[in-house]
Amino acid sequence: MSAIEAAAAKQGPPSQIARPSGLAEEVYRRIRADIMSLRLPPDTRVSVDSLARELGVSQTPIREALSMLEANGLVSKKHFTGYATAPRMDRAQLDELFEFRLLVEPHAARKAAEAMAQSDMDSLGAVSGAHAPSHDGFADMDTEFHKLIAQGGGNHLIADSLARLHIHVHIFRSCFRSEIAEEAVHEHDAVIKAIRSRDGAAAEAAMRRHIERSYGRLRDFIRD
Amino acid sequence: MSAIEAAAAKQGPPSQIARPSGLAEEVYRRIRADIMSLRLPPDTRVSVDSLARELGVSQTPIREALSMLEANGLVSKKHFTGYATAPRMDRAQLDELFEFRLLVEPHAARKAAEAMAQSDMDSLGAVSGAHAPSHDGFADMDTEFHKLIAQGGGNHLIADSLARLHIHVHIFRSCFRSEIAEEAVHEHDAVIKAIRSRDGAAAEAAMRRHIERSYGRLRDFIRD
DNA sequence: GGATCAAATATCCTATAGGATTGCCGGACG
DNA sequence: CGTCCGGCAATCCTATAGGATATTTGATCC
Repeated sequence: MSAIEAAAAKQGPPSQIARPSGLAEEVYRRIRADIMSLRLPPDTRVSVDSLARELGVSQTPIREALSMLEANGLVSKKHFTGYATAPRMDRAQLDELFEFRLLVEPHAARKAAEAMAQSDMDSLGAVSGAHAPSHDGFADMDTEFHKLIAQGGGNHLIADSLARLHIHVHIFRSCFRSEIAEEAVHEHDAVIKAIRSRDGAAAEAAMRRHIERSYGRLRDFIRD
Repeated sequence: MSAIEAAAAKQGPPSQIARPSGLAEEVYRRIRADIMSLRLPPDTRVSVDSLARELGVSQTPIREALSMLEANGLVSKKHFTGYATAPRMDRAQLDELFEFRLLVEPHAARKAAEAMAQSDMDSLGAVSGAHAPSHDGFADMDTEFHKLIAQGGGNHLIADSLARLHIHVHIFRSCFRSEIAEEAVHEHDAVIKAIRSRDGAAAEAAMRRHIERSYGRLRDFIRD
């Protein structure tokens, strides 16, 4: 028995340890994480050579990862000039993003209240805690909260769309080192409570109010 | 004839890529068109080598194009096995797709009725004509119809999401060589009429009914 | 001092060769 | 007859070299 098999057998389902999903995927996640942590700030040029040297891999997986990031709107490519991280959202983009969220996410919350699996329901209770000391801690909790609800609706398209947009919200919020909003935690709890009691209408309303409030908090940072 | 065209002609058939302005983008559109025209049917393996030889370009732009297609859900990659076009939608995916459209597209129609530019309004009248003899002609008209309305709402995120999903609808419909639905043209006209008279509520209702009917027509082809 | 043009640099884009890994096919063995 | 095992083919992944282009820099001229 190889070491990998032993580790997999020890951890149970081997779907997480044995991940031969390809090097490009790994590079993709790494660069995406660097963008989300502002290690690569918005509107910053990223060169294929530098990344290849820094990550110790060839140029090919770097190119594939950057192409996927481009398709997801996190970087842009200019011919014969190179890649650059997407510029920070302006007012118009923020408006569009929240119009979309306000349209989709309350619906997802309603469906989650009606059809969410019990296991996800338990996980949802785990992110309800008020223990979110650091900024990154709150951000991760917020990401998990919205991801669970989006997935709870059972529609992969909705979940993927919201996850893709949430990355941009995360970057925007990190740019301004936004204070941890105590209100947001309470709004989250209201949504969770409605979902746990299987009240679709209440969940939809609570989620709508949460997004509207969140929009108001973020909009203050921009004056374009 | 330019030097580039001469070199291309010397190397093989004229179906090659000759424009040196973003080769990966060009390859991306070519492969996407091949998928939409069923020249590459669903669940078909596509190899980097074959495409490189067929299009007369190197492997690198092929890889970039396939990575973008993978990010858009049109192909999938298995490690050390190769790329393959996405399998045909099953019942569950069709349900999810139309749930999403039903959620987003009527809203887009309402906003289009309220805010669409006059130039796009004129273009919208152009696709209203009953002259859609061929199957491809109707498909193009349908694509243009939904694209104009999605863009008319003024929200790029909504427009992009709907465009991405519409590709899958197009593939699904092409798979079954669906007859041209006379009803669809009438439903389109109803939406257009509501938008031209700037009646947001009527446009939203007409679009909702159109999508529901369209869903019913497509659902008949699947019995999983 | 400001503007213009040309050379230099950095980067991307392409092409080709070679190593590594997976899935498949045919034959041997129980 | 079923199962296991080893070679074969296909494919991906990496590395390197060379051509093409945009950006920058510096010198020159007005």
